[in-house]
Amino acid sequence: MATTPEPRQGRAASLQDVATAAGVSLMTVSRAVNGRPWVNEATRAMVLAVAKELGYRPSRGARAMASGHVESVTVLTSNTTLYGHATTLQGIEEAARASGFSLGIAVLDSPEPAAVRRAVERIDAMTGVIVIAWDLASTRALAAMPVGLAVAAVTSPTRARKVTHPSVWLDDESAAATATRYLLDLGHPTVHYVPLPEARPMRPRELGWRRALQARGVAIPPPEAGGWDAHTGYNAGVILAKDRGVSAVLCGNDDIALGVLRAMHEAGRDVPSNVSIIGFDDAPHSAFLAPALTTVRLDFNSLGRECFRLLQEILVDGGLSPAVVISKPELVIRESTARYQRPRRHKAGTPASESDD
Amino acid sequence: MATTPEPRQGRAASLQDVATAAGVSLMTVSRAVNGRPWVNEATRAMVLAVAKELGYRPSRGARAMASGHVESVTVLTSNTTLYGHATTLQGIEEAARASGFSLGIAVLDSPEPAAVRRAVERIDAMTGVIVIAWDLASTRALAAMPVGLAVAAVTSPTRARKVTHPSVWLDDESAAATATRYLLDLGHPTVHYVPLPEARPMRPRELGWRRALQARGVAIPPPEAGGWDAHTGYNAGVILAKDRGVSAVLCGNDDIALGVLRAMHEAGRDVPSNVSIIGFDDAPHSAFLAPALTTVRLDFNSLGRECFRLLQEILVDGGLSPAVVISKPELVIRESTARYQRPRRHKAGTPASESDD
DNA sequence: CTGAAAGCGCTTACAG
DNA sequence: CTGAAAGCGCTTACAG
Repeated sequence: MATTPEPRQGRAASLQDVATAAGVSLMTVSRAVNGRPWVNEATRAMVLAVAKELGYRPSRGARAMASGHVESVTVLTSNTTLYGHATTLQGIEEAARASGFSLGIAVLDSPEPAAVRRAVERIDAMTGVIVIAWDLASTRALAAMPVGLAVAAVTSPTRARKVTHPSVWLDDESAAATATRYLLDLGHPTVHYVPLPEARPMRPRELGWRRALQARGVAIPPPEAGGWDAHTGYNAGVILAKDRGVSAVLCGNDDIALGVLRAMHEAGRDVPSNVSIIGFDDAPHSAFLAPALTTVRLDFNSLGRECFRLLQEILVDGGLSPAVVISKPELVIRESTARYQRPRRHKAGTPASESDD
Repeated sequence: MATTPEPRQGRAASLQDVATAAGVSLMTVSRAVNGRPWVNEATRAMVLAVAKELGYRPSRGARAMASGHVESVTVLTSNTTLYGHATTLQGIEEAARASGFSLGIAVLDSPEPAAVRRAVERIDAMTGVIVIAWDLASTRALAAMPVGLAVAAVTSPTRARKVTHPSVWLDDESAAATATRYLLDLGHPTVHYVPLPEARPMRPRELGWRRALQARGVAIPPPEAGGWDAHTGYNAGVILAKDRGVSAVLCGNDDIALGVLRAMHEAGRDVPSNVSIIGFDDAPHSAFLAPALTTVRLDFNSLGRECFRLLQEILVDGGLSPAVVISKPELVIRESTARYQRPRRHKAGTPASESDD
């Protein structure tokens, strides 16, 4: 191995390469590029120039290994594109970048125990991890996280569930209750619900809905089959649209609400004069729908940021404080909800008012 | 430092820890955990058991450093949540995972040269990189990538631009032309356009639109101010809605189209009977809008996957083949487009047909 | 202000 | 089938 000043073929210049090219020791280069004190300014400038010329870039892996400090987060999640997931990820990314951390993503493709185990095993030893535990696969992954690894979680609250790791969550249980009560106060006899495919033991939105109905002594309709996307919502909507008794629908998220909206539209059931619909999330498109969607605004970005803070604390204190942060959702009232009106009596001038069931 | 069999506090077990605990050499453990041949099966089983008990997890950084093989991609992008970006990222992630690569994300927060330089400098030395170069910041980042780093790009085609790195792209120029022609064939006198905020030298969608109009000898209206989101589209839509001469609008993406749709709705201009609208992307919600959006379907997931393949080739061949892949978009006709009708003559039975300009 | 030594967790040859 | 040696790129002490 020749230690010529020329950068070696195919491999980036190392600290040593810069050192020999600059005619100083490796240590001086290290201090110079890291902005440490006790380096002659002239030397520093010279070293930096050489480093630049050689295209030197530090190896974060080597640095982490040598120093023992982890400056990297990896996010373990089942999905990266759904609104809530993507926005939480974005919040984590912003906070991580601000702290000089690098960001890794590991996605879980199956809730199957062996698959979850494999995914967990693939996580690097030298990184902090945040798991977005909103479904079965990720909940299992969280439970399978080995001790000794710094981990924080974005989860869902459920009184029954024990908090095993420092966690953040949105209080969607009370948000669902608020939304349900809002619909009830509008005079609707009851509120139907189309759920998310959450992990069995943790369906806070469904719980909030159920409790609000219970508290008012109102009949609780069986939830339709749920999912994450508009398609699921559409399928549920087609069923709900056939039932003239359905006047208000709470949806597990805005995508589901969009599908329900479409199904109602196709069935000639006007929203909001015939049926009121509330979503969950306040996704970017919701305000632009016609009718604009009434929904529960959730601050996923802050959720992600807070979770990163938690992780960072673990990394410095050694994780002694299993703290927990709760963020408050907010009901955004737009055009998809209205006061209850008896079936068969349509408002004059309402478009698309012909029924077809 | 005591080398007791107990895992050290705060630090994950290393190969060495497992070795001493198992009473074998480090090398045997290495071979065992990596599934290499030439290890006694009984020994292997024993070592694996100890490794599991100690919660051993390999350090990818150390492995990469020692072997010289990079098994990590980092994606450099300006955004992670917009549909096209998120889906491309998803494609990269899937391909990377299938190949055993870990995935890192680095986001560019500003097109300002110093900020771009800083972002590029932060990229690890031991990783392949994919840059999603769809805007100014990322285009600059691509240009600033130091030699010696393995990089592939997701870009836009422009005949004028030189391909500096192995790249993949979607042929949105011809797709835009196809969409424009479709509208013209429907009898529309011309087609208006609301662009994306692409980097100046590379606006293939706008180019395709412009050329299709030119080829038919049709007047080219000045494009409205563009952006990435529904808000931008809404603002443009408000202006377009006031002009009775606007009968067809091509939008830079589906979010913009959604905003235009909403603006038309508020202005009482019915889509598609008064104005036809075409989007770009076929985002998940577009099929569920009312009217369902006619749009150009783009396969971002495959785009991401292909780009990863390219990167992988560079990593093995040393990047000798600056290959290029083109994926074909497809026009999906739904409900937001219709045959041209003279203004002031509204179709009977059309809802929301009152004008208000 | 500068540098030689040891070590982070692993792998690639090279010996047994 | 198993192991001792050297080295990947860096940092933390510790000496000059």
